[in-house]
Amino acid sequence: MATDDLMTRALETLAEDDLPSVEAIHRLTDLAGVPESMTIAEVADVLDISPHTLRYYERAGLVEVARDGNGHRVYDAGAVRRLVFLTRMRLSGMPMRDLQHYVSLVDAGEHTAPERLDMLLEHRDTIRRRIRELTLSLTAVEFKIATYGGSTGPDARPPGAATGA
Amino acid sequence: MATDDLMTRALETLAEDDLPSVEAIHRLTDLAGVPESMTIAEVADVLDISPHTLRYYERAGLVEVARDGNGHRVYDAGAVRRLVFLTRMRLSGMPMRDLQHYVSLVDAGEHTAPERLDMLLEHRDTIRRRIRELTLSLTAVEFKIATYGGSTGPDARPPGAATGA
DNA sequence: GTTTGCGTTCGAGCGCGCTCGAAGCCCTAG
DNA sequence: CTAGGGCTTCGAGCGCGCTCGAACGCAAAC
Repeated sequence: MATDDLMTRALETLAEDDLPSVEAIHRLTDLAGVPESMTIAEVADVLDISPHTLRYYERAGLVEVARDGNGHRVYDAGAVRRLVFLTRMRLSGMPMRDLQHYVSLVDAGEHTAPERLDMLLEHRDTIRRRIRELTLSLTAVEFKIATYGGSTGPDARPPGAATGA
Repeated sequence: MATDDLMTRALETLAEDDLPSVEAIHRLTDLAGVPESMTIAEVADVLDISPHTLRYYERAGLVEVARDGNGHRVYDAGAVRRLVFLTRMRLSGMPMRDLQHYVSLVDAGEHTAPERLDMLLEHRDTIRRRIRELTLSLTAVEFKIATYGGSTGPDARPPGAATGA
C-alpha cells in the first residue's frame, strides 16, 4: 500500500524545510528518489492523494507551488517535502486549521520554533491517546470475536490472543 | 443478546485502563451498578454522549427504546448494553452504515452470526491497520520533536522544556 | 396558578475535508 | 486541421456524524 511507502518516506524526510541540521539528516536519508521538480500528477501519485486535494491544500495556504510557462504547477523538492509532512499529519488526525497555523508559524520565522514544538508535543500526545483508545477497542473486539459462537456462559475463555498487534 | 454480555465481559477485562475518554464506558462495564432502567440523561451521562446523539442513534435504527407514560424514553439494560457496544464501535471508527447493517443482522436472528463475525474480523483488521498507521506517525512526530531543539538556531531550547501539553 | 426544567418530535444546519463539474488553455498525435 | 488529454481556475456540492432550534407537554416547586 502506498501509505506505508509514504510513511517510510515520512520517517526519512519528516523534516522541516527550514532547519539546516535537519537538512543534513535529509541528505543522509533516501531522498534521492525524489526528482528536482514534479508535476501535480506525479506528486499526487507518490503521496497517494488526488490532484484535487493537492490544489485544495494550496488554496488553503498550506504550500506554495510555482508555475511553469503554461501555468502548470511545478512542485520543487521543498514543496514535496512539506506535503509529505502535511500528509502525514493529516493522516494522524491533525486538523487543517492546526496545519494552517503551523505553516504560518514556519513562514513567520525561526523565532516561532518553540510554539511549533509545542504543537508537535500536543499532537504527539493526541496520537498516543488515540492509539490507546484504539488498542482498548481492539482488545474488546478481539474478545468478542474469540467468544463468538462459542459458549455464552459465564466461563468464557480469557482473551489470550487478544494482545496481538 | 448474549453477545453483548460477552462484550461487557470483554470490557471488564479492560477496567484497569485509565483513558479519560472511555472512562465513562468503564464505569458502565460494572453492570451490577447499572439500574434496571435509565433516563436519556442518565444514559447520556454514563456513555459520555449527548441526549441529542442518543435520539439520533435511535432515529438511525441502531436501538429501540421504550417510552413511559409521559412519552419519555426508558432505556432498559439491553438497550444500554447495545449502546455501550455501539459507542465503542463508533469510537474505534466503524461507520454508522456498518453499524446499521450489523444491528439489522442481529435483529434478523441467530443465523446471521457468521456474517456478524465477518464484520467484526474486518473491523478488527481495520483497527489494527489504523494503530499501525498511528504508531508510524507517532514515531515520525517523536523523531521530529527530538531533532527540534538540537540546533535550530540562536534561541534553541531543549525539547521537552516547553511541554505545555 | 405560574414558573422551572426536563423531556418530546421534526427538520434544518453545521463543520470538516474533500470532491467534482464547468469552461477554458496548451500541447501533441493522428 | 482536429481530437484528445491533461492542466488551469472557480465555486458549488457532498457525505458524514452529529448538533441545534422551535414548538410543545408534563410534573413538581414555589
